[in-house]
Amino acid sequence: MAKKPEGESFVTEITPRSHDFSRWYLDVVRRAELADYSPVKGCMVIRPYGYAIWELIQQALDKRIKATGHVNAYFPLFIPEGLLMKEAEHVEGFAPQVAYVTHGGGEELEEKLIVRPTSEAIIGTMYAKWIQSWRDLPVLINQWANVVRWEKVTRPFLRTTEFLWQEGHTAHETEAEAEEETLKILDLYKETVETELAMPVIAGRKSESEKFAGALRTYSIEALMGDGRALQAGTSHNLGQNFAKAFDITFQARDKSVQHVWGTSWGVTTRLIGAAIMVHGDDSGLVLPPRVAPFQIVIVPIGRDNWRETVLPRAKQIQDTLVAAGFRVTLDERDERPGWKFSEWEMRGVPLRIEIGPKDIEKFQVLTARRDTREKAGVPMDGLAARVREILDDIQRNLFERAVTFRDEHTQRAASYDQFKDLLEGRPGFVIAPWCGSAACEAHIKTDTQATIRNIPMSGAVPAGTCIRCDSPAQSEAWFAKAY
RNA sequence: CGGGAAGUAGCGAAGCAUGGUAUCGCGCCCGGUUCGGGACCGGGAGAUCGCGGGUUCAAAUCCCGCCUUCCCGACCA
Repeated sequence: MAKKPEGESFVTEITPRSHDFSRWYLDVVRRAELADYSPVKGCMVIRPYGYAIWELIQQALDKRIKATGHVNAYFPLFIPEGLLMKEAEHVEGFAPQVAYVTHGGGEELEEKLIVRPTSEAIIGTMYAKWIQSWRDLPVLINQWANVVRWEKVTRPFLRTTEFLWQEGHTAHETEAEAEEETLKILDLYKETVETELAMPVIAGRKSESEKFAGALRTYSIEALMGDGRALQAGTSHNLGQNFAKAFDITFQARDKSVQHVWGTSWGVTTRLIGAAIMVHGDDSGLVLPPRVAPFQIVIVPIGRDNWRETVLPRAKQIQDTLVAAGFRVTLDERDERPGWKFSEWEMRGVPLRIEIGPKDIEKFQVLTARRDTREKAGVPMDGLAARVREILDDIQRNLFERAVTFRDEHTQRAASYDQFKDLLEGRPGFVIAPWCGSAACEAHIKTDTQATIRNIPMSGAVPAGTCIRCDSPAQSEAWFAKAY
């Protein structure tokens, strides 16, 4: 086997990113065994390796959600059709995407059930029963669940008919508290996604036309994918009193008056897995940030004929040491050649590979190979765990910084509409521009460029000058991009 | 949901025009030689040709319907 040039992919089963990003993404999902198609349109199977990533995201997020005073509960999958109908804007937004259950037990149902596309309706109904007094507030409940939205175009993880998520639903005494909660969660999402998934996001407010059906305001975090398109990575909604009024969620206030609660809802989904693939992955496949990698380390024993006797015991010893130190480690003792294993685990995105062979045993060391930089280095057995900790931390940091650099290099400001259109036509990425706040301009821009307002930065600063498209004074800056 | 393409073994493909019961590469299983970047030799298993109907003595091949996937557009986490 001739040596291939440095950096060239050994993986032939994956379409190069530059050749066809979309194809590349699908290849990675399938080859890394993250997910597979099911017989039902738009419904994927999340395979063990992909699900392990989700579990790590879940754990990281769940810990934070609980640390901020929220508790988990579970509400039903089925919702009587009538309940969804109660909030006018909400129905209008979700009706086209709702799946119905019309029969049960061999008989047609009196009232059709919907399969939840989101749980505001059922949770609001329950909150109306549970909340009586200001002393009952706030209610801070989260649930981990599946939801179903009948999508026309589906892609694994990014948009599927059924998906997994967490949805928080809270009820508060005052508008200010609800807003504070909405923003607190937005910040929590940003911190979690940036820390755990090493994925930089911009936090901001959604425009009226992009906000959640039935919300007062929607905030989002938006990430930039490797092909320069934006992806909404999480949303947090201030529901105002809209759902409280629709579902009659009232409480007796401190001043004895009866008032409607102020609500919020917020969620992130399995889409985050797709985002991580598209932010960090390369032509060799998946690149996982150590904090969400099912295996942070793969140990590959190297050896001649009798490696099982000579090298394997040492490899197992190393595995034990690293597992004891708290790492997620797999030892690949399959009867394959080392080079084959290298490619295999690179494709699956394992952050750090440890090679151990006769030469290393002699020198009382191991050879490490980083997935992110492909850098190889000998590391002495003494203090191995500590060194591995450093390397993994450095990979996590490097992936984040690399993504920030990419994001910044693909974020530009437009001074004129011509330049704006030009920027969106040429290099993909974010374009920041002043906006008058009108839905008409927003729609017009979308028609012209296919780009949408991803969100409006939190600072709330009003830029000088006029809207990028019309002559009205700018009301805010907006981040535009073509989005998934 | 419109426009286009595709579905044959785990993966990638050939066969289809001109109907006669399926071929190749990789992978998989067994044995052996190998092993520091996707090894080699020998033997072997594996396919209701996406699903359902139709035409025919005979259908992967022709006809009709449906399902799924991919790409491009309109809607969405």
